[in-house]
Amino acid sequence: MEKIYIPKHLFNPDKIIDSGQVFRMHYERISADLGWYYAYSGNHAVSFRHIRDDEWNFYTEDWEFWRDYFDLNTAPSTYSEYNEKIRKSNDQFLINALSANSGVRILKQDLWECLVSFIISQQNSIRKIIKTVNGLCERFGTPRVFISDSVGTYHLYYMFPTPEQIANLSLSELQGGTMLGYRAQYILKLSRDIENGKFSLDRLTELSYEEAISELKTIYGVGDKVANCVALYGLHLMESYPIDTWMEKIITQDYKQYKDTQKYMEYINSKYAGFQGYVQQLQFMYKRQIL
DNA sequence: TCCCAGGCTTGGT
DNA sequence: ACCAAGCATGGG
Repeated sequence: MEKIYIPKHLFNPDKIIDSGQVFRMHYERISADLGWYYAYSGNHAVSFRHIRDDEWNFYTEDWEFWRDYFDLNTAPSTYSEYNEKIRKSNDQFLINALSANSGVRILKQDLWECLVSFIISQQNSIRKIIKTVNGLCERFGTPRVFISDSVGTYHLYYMFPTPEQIANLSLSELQGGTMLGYRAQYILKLSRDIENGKFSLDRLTELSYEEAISELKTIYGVGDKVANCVALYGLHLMESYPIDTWMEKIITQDYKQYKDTQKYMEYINSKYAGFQGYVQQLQFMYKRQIL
């Protein structure tokens, strides 16, 4: 068991679950004030719960992974500084977005799972993305157990299918009953390219933001939006700023003064340099909340 | 029945 | 360089 101490305004799992950046994390409520959080990423699993005030208990075999996953190696003061800059920004939409969503953090997910998940996310709804990603794990991933509490309970989960496990399927096997639709061919080709060495996931982790985006966009089925999501949630390149349909609505409805996307991005990149991804995350969540 | 969903590829100007 | 059509599939 691992104990950490961090206030809810700097770490709020409920907000993270609602953030749209993750599709295999959920809360299991037991009673009014008792419940467990579960999260899975790649072949890793964790359960954790809020004890009191700032205290949290985590159960996992891979604490190193999960501490990094929840961005807990980043000093708490870092998010405090982001929030302070936002509150002093004169950007009322963003300030409102922050007060509605304090405690959300930018995760560092398993890169392979993140890449496949956001290929699935295109032209799709978050509810269906969650069903599809979890369905892929149950159908093609390897089952495993981990000890999920202090009395040694074994908890079953499915690891995310590896590139090898997917590469060995036919297109119809991968497409059948998975709700992947036309995205199945993207995922199959990528799995096979990784298996035969034509594409390297490891190399991605050594690249700058610009290099990572252009490398990701060489993947069949990955464009600017998915590349930015993977750069942000898989590579933790905080200058990433994914623009999807919600962000387009924000730009035209809530930031009209910037006329076009390019002028708007100049504003974002200059005012929030180094944490654009966090700003985007808050805006994205808030726009969906006020609908 | 029509429209949309954390878009991308393709083929036309 | 820009633009529209087509794309699988489930849900409103």
